[in-house]
Amino acid sequence: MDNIKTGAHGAGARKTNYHHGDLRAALLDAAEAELASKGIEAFSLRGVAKRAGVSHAAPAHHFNDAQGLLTALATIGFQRFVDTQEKRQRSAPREPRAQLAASGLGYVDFAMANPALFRLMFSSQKPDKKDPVLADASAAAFDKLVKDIQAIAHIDPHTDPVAMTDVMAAWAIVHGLADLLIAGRMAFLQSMNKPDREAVMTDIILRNCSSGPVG
Amino acid sequence: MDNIKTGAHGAGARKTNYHHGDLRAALLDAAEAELASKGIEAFSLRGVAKRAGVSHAAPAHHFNDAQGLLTALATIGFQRFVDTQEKRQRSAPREPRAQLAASGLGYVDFAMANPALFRLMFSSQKPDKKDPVLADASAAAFDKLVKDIQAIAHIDPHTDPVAMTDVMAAWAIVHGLADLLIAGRMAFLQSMNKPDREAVMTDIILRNCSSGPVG
DNA sequence: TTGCTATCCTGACAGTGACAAGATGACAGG
DNA sequence: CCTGTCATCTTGTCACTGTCAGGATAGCAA
Repeated sequence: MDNIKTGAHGAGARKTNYHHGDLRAALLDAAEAELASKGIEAFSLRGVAKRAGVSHAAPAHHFNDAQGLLTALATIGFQRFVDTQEKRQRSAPREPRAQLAASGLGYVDFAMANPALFRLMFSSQKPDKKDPVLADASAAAFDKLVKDIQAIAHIDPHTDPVAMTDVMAAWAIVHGLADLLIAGRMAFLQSMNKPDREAVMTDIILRNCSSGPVG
Repeated sequence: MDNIKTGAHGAGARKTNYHHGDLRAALLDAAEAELASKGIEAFSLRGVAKRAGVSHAAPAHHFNDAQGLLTALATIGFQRFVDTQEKRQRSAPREPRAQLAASGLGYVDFAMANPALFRLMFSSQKPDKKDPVLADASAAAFDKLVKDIQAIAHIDPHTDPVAMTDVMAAWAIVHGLADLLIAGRMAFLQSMNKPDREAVMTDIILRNCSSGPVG
């Protein structure tokens, strides 16, 4: 394991059908494509194998079963999830509240760009949440939110219930927005253009911070 | 259709295997039980038929296919969903903000009591959202939220963007809380006893109303 | 009694995930 | 160069799924 050659698989690496070269990474890519096109409820392990141009039983040698594959995919999802938020934050004012808003907009960005993957990460029972690698990745995403709030409240939410309540509120807001948007249930927001929508969402996110030096 | 004898099916109504008497309602009950025990991702139409003590092809005569059954079940879910919220509101102070909070707590109550059904209603692609009966039921649930906000803002959110923003915020908050709670991702809230948890959630819900006569 | 029809069953089909067993090729030791 | 070893991948099979076709049953009206 851990032989993920960082996406450099594919053309040039294999000559025959056997010993693909980097089938594990290819399967993860194929699984993501399968997830994006079929949705999580019509996801098929055999479809993934077909996408990777490999027999239906090949994935079992790299991931034990479908749960193993989806657990690995969810792990990658959480890493990219945090990346999307941080990328948003880098192009935002270096001010705690603006940073929190940017993180929240990144949260929604990720969900809208990868709705099925988002559902796999947050709403599905298929990934093994007790898998240590996945648990670490999702915990890292949560820790990031905690730190964003801490930067505003100047108190560690882990020790201050009021600050932790802010964390819960901020999380619930952005998660609710994301989940309802990808469900197509927020016509009011979806009918707006992106800048307006983000302005409204920023407003909604920031009204939730009860503590800290409110401007 | 429409021959739902309001749950009075079962013992006493049938004598042979044929002409169950109220198989449609029995199948809906069985489907809900199947959903609650297996979860939405392991839901099986044949399992529903087995629960109802009927052949695997019997459901097709009352609901065309699995989507038909799940659409009907989601419709019932939305009706009970609104009922749960209104029940909460009846035992709450007759004051707009308290009523909104009660509605939100009912929202979360329903999700925690029927997690798989909640997911079917909000996160699943299986029900046919274009089905007019289901669309009406889910629209009624949304209208209820709109009216709860209208009672606070004294403005119709349909004509006032600021009030509609309050609707989006309130919805996102309670939906995010509900979804994250049934996903088991809010350890902070789940570790609390029910009164404390509801106090925190009430606080979170009510800090979102920007408009109206704030006390 | 004779149809008629809604209701329910049996049987079959392709598709699914998981498992067993065989085929292939890379690679190390002689 | 040859041989054995082993991870990798394939083929074949199983039980299970949803859907469809066709047959069986019973209520009911004429």
